[in-house]
Amino acid sequence: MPELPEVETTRRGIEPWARGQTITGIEVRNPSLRWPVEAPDVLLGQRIDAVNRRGKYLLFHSSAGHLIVHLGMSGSLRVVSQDTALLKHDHFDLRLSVDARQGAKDQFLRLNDPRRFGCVLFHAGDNVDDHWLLKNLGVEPLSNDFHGDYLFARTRGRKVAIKNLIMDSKVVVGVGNIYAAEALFLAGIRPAVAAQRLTRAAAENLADAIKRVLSDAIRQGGTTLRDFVGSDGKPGYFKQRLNVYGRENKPCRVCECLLKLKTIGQRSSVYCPNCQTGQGFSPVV
DNA sequence: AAACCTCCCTGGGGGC
DNA sequence: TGCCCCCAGGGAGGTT
Repeated sequence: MPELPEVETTRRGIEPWARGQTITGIEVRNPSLRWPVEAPDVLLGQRIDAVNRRGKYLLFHSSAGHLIVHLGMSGSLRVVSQDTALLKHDHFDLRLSVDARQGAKDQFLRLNDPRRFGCVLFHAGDNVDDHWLLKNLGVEPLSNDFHGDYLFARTRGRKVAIKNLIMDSKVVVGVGNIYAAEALFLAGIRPAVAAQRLTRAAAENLADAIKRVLSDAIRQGGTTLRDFVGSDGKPGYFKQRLNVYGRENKPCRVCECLLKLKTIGQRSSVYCPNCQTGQGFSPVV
């Protein structure tokens, strides 16, 4: 389930290798992802200048345009060689070469996505942020634009559950179901509480918790970077120590009372009824 | 505008 | 053991 930390870990694994390489081939084995795959021939011969991330979108920049890749919920990218056997659900390849280097073998950036919720789209304009998928996105959670004051302001007048609000990509990008639940636990806030009921202090705690849980996960992801390049296995997504997600009816790691499960906005949400009082006091974990 | 619902897809797990 | 059903997930797009 790639959330922002997994996408960033993927980016860091691929970027140093892909930057400066030339696209020498495009293979679309299954064009029916979330939207029909867009990978026009104008990309052939183009050099990849950089690999960036916006929310959960990976952006491959070239002077001819930008390739926008989303991993959906089951997607992964890996770097393989010519003779690497195809796996089921290997839908898309970008063939890359360090052309001039003697004896260099072409390699492939290969997208695997069993559930096909991901996408590969192309943006021809100069500024990829103008793309319809990106232009309305909210702030990056790990940037200086995201802080308690910003979150507090965005919660004013909003009756929606705070968990839904922090998962709203128009407010802040990259916070999925797992990290939303974990951040609310760290901040001591009940997931179903109306966003507008948060105090400024609670919003401060929550913004800090979101930054903490995401950056901790990225830090752990760093240990598996080697798995993204030169491996024919799946990227080894790190195992986060989860406090609440998937732990309903198990004892809270802080107070040992049983964690509760509640469906909020069609998403399962686990919380500790004792630690998460809605007041925003942080349990020490 | 905000809130709420539906849909896309497949693999994995639980129940029988 | 095998089958069926249900669930998980991001996020666009529709409806209220």
